[in-house]
Amino acid sequence: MKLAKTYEPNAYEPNIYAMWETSGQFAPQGEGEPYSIVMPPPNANGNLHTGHALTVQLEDILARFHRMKGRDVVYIPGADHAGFETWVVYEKELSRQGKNRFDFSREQLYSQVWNFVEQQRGNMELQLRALGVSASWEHLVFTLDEKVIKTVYGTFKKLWDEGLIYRGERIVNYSTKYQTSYADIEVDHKTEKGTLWKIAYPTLDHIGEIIIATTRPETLLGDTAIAVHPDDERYKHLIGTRVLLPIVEREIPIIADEYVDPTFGTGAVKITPAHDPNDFEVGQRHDLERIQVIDFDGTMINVPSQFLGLDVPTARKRVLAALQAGELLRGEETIEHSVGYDYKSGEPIQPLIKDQWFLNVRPLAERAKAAIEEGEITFSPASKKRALVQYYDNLKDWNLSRQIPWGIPIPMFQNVNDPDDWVFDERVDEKEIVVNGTTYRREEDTFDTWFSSGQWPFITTDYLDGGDLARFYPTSVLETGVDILYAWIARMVMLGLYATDTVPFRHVYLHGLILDEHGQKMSKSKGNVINPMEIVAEYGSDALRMGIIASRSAGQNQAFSTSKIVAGRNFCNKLWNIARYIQSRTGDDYQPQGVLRPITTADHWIIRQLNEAADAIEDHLTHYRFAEAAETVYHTVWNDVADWYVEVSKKQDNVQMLAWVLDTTLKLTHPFAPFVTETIWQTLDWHHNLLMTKQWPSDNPYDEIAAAAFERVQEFVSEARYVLAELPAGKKYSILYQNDGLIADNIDVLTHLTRVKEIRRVDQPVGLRLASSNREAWLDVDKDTLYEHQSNLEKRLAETRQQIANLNGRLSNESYIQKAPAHLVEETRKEVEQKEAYAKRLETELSVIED
RNA sequence: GGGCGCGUAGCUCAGUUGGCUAGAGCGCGUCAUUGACGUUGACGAGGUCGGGGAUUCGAGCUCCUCCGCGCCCACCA
Repeated sequence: MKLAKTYEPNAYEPNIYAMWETSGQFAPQGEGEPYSIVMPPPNANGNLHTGHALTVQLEDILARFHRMKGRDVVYIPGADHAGFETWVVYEKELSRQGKNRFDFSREQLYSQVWNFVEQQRGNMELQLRALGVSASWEHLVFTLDEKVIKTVYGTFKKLWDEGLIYRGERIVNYSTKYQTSYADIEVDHKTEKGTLWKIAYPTLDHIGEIIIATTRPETLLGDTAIAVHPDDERYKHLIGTRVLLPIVEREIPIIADEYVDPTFGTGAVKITPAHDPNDFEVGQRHDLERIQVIDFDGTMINVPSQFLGLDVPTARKRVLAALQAGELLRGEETIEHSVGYDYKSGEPIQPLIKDQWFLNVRPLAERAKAAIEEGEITFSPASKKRALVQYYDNLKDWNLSRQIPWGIPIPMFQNVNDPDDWVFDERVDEKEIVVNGTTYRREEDTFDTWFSSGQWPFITTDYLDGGDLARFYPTSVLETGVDILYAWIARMVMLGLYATDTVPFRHVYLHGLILDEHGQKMSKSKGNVINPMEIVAEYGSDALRMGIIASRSAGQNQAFSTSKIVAGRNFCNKLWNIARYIQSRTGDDYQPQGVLRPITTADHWIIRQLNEAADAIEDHLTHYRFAEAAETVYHTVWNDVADWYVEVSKKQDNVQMLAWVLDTTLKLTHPFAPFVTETIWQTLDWHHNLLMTKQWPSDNPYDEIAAAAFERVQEFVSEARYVLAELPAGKKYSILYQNDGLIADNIDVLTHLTRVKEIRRVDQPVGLRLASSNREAWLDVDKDTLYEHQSNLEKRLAETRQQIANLNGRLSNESYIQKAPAHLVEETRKEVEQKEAYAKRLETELSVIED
């Protein structure tokens, strides 16, 4: 006996992984049709969460399966510098040291963060190994690798040369806490209750006042106009006149603009071009001055001295107080409105004006949309195709600039004498460069990380350079969380098509969020985060894999379930013990023999079951039905192999078949439980190589008549067990049979499976007939037990008669006969015949008892 | 304002193009057990598939409507 009684995953997993990795088999082998998956790169200095675990385990199932199907597989791992996220962590570190970003140059900060990341790098990669991913480590790409930057610059230059990049002063989403701008998609809009204040502005050319409504009174200090709708009768006469801006006492005009909704608030809007996107546009149309009153650090500037330097909430209070004092407040109401927050920190976002680099997305979005509509990429769940198309329809220009040092520098330089003169240059390590005698100064901003990760598939495969992995582009499938459909998938499709003229992947599989056990979103603040490494430590990597994909469907948020992990662990143990048993039968010196030789009906049956399972699993995986594939594995192994075949084998020896069944079972299970299957495989004397390199099982010949005969054995066993369970407990019964070949041929097996005392031939019917499976068999019960059982028989007879009536009802329906497919009608007829025969047997049996 | 999803067994959820008696894991009940496994085995109970209507020979699945949840997108001051 080579295997311990229970499977202890921790004792084997690290060694098995090392064996795989050193074998070189994770790398593509150069034979077969390419199959490729690029891993969404986890944060290089972070820890994996359950979402990562799900991602890589789904991907690894595909990678391992397709490798076994003979494809040339590459699964490319990655590590993300996670620009903003890492920066936030590092800035906290700086403030702990009593410093901030302004104490250092960009170069200094960059190298400091690099060291900071370097210290903790590798954690994540170890964790990926613990999850068993068969990734080609030699091809790992870090998002700040030279080749990444080179490709990103190439794409940027192409965009710049083709006029799709522009620099513009726009209202951007700005985090005053982190002092960087964001893309629209990084702003988390929350609908909340707020106060709408009504404020009177005294009119200068008429006696009176005009009342505006605002939720942000502090921005009043930067107002440069009041706007009304041109057709609004209430205000028509005031258009073109002036009002006095309260507190500041500046004269501003009343203008007319279609943008104003006369039904909202008072129908008059204060215009602050520097702090509201709509006002900005109004300001452009009317050539209004832009006065910035909130600085990039979130404090007030360009305002009367009593407000100078205040933060926004304080300024708001003071402004309201000043208005109150001036008796200019005309009431307030509570309204629901949308407020923007930083998606990461939850801090409020300020709309501020900033010069930024923008990508004109329209041409890219149109092309991506067309490709998706034409089905060049398929989606699981399919509904996301439409969602993505709609997203492209509404997409606005993309702000690529970030004011954080931890990222890829934007390779642009500005003429020191002409602010509008910019040149592209990759010498980003130099603060100033000279081009044609003119000095240019470096842009200090870095790229939005999605701009570089949006190019990930063709970067990692070296497609543009025609590198070794270029044949793997476009990749076969991209698996990630549904939450980054827009941020990442949408960008990859746009940039992939733009840079390579082909879609970056053929299929997108999106999983939903993993919620905690109670269906709540996991978050650090709630303290309900599940650490996948703890699950691996407690239950094993395979258990996590089986448990986490069970009953999980594409795109749906679903709760984490420990009971499913436990089920996964128990499954591994079951497999382990199947192996233990079979090894005890094969002995140590078993040698595999050439052609498979099924002898018993069970042999033929199990070949058929495993053939069918292999086909079903393949079909499920081809359609990305992971949970169903895993369920097929689970039940084939547990029910067919363990509960039936192994049990029968205890009475019908066929060592060659047992060894083959074990081999095949391990192969079918391997993508879903790689560690335990490989561990077992390595203990089998008749194998001298890795399970992960074996071919997926192909169909083996078997005899259908024999397989069907075994099914009749199963039916009989089931009935015997069912009836025996109803009989008084604690008593051993015997099965008696009369002239029944199936029973006569399987006496040992049947005795074992039904756990009866014995099975004996009789001449006369006696006792309780096992009528359901249509065998000439009886249980030797005494008269009292027999009468007790009578009511059960009657109940079953009544049920059967009801079923027959239902079926006959269907058959007597003319429309059913005419319209339903012929085979269904035929099946219904057959079913009626069977039920009637069964009812007849029950009746006979009852009449015997009554006699 | 626009869009998407969910509601199926006590719990967590599957259910592919409409077609045998609607499934799984866990939980629950009864029983069993020495040629692997108690992380076991056998048997069972438990569902008017959120309500109502429509289409169809046939609906958990299609359509309409209502109820209850959740999510995404969007610059309403």
